[in-house]
Amino acid sequence: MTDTDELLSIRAAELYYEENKTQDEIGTVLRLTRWKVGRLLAQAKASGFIRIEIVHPRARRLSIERRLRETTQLTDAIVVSSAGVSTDEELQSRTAQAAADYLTGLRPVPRTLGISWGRTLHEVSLHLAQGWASGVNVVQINGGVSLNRRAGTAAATAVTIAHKASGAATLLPSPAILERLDTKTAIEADRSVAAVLNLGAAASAYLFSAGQADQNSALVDSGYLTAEQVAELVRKGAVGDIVGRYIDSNGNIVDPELNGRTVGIQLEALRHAKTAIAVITGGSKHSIARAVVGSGLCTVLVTDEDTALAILGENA
Amino acid sequence: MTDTDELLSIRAAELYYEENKTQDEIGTVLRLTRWKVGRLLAQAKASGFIRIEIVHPRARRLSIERRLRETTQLTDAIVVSSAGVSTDEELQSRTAQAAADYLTGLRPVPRTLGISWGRTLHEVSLHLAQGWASGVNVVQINGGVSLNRRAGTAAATAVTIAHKASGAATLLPSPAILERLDTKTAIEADRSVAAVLNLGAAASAYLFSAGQADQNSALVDSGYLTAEQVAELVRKGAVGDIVGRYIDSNGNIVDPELNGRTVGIQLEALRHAKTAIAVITGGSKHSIARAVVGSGLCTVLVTDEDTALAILGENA
DNA sequence: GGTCATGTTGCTCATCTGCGCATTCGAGCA
DNA sequence: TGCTCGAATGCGCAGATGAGCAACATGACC
Repeated sequence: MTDTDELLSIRAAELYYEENKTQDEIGTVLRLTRWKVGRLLAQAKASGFIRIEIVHPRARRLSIERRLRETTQLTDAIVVSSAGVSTDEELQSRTAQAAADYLTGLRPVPRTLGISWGRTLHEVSLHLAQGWASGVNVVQINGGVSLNRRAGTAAATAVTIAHKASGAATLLPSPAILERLDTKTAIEADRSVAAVLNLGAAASAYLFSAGQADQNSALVDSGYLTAEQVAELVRKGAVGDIVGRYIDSNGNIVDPELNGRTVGIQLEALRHAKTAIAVITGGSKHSIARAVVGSGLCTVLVTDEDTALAILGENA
Repeated sequence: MTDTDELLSIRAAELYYEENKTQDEIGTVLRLTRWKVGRLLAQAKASGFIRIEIVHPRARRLSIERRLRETTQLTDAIVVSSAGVSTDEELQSRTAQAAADYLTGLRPVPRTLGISWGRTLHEVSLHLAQGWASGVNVVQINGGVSLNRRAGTAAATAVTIAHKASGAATLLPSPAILERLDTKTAIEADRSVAAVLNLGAAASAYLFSAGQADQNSALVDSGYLTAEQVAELVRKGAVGDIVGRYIDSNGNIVDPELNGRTVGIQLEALRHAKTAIAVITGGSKHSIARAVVGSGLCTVLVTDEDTALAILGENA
């Protein structure tokens, strides 16, 4: 009996959704009353047989966003749909676009925006429209002078975001990580660096990404750390880094000594910020995303569907 | 302008389909009139941004079936959905189920059903319900005594279908292909074989599958042909076989000599039959499916979504 | 500036659809 | 057999929706 009904509900759904016939017409074809048809369709939906996807680069998953807001301390969450996405690049592009959109719509418009650097942030900067805001000053919040070609990218990211908002960019003239603690202390004490750090610590909003803890990390790529050092960090529980600082799944600093040699604002500044927007996407960043959200390092998360589900614990 | 509208239509679609809000509510949220929202949703659908799939083993693609009926000579077409299918086995099972369903609902109920043999047909026999009809006699229409363990399967298929319909099965006691023409002529002349062939030629309906022309063909597997012989047939234009007879993309016999040594009803019998149901599924059978449908070898086709689209020429 | 063609907007109305309630059906049981 | 109760069914109604239409804006061209 239930078996027959299930089959009927599929037939009804085909006629309703594919052939868009009216419930009454379907009733005539299947020799049922239109009320029965309505109930069969409701049943089909309830059983999850009907899958509706919005296939578009700008599509979002509102239901997942809502669940994220409800089950975490996030004040806002943006989850881009991964429907119809085949490559990782495409997903990154979608997420960056969403971050740019969010930033554009952000109210109040931040006077000073603190940003990190990396591939993700760079892509966000490219997706921002010219004139996305007016008079937003951008300040780097972690060491941005890298040891290779990425240097240009880091600076370009800040400059682009500022330029498109008719604002000024303030770069942090320091390496991300120094080899010796006293060098780091010295550079931090330097007026030009200290001023930027103070500006960063007082920013009205933050926009940053996260790096996964493996040999593909941007910090390894930039030459600040070796693959072995990262492996050692993983052994100590690291899941990834935020503004250059490696944290474990609870959001705690993994290696205080290394952290001491890292130049940039403290994680506490992010934790207490009114607006801290994290942009994290990709399968390799599920753990770090979970850590960031779980330990309150951001107030807003922009991410993709799969990462969001991982944070909600809905796919192992 | 159109760009903004497109984005709005996506936002509207999210609220409508994911959050199932009413168009009026969406209007309030997005500051639009409800008519505008309705138009945006219509636009989103028309642009193909909204994808509705029915995820169920018994789901069919009615729109594709209709197009098949319209653009070919088929009197009926059954196309199973491949939504949510991960393995080829699953697709074969779905198609076999659909064929069993179609056979069960076939009117008038055939008094005599001519069948071929093979993996597909066997699976159809398993999916038929006990008592799917009453008093249907089954007759094999091509050589069924194979050279190895498949023999049992071929016979079992016929017997199962007949048994479940309280009918009798008539087996064709002959190899599919003989090595010498005169042996074939002799065996065909034998009363026991001739009687079965006559019965088959007079069947009120046919149910058969098709084999692709490669080394995985059932005829190779059964030992009737070698991989080399099949390769040679392909060189001559063969795309697959129907009841043991290899045809090219126009539905013509590829090798008359080989065809002369093949035991079973002629293709003409299928072409002139009132009801000839072909069950063809899987990526490797797109060409043979196209040939069968294109050359009028069946009146009814049971297949999967991808094969159907290939026949319609909608995916290269 | 005037005129026309085109596309957009707001609206009415007929239709479609989901919800709540009364009725009926049918299995289980005395 | 007759009874009881829960589930399935049929239905009225109000809210939601799509089609068609008139008014209006827009912009091209004379």
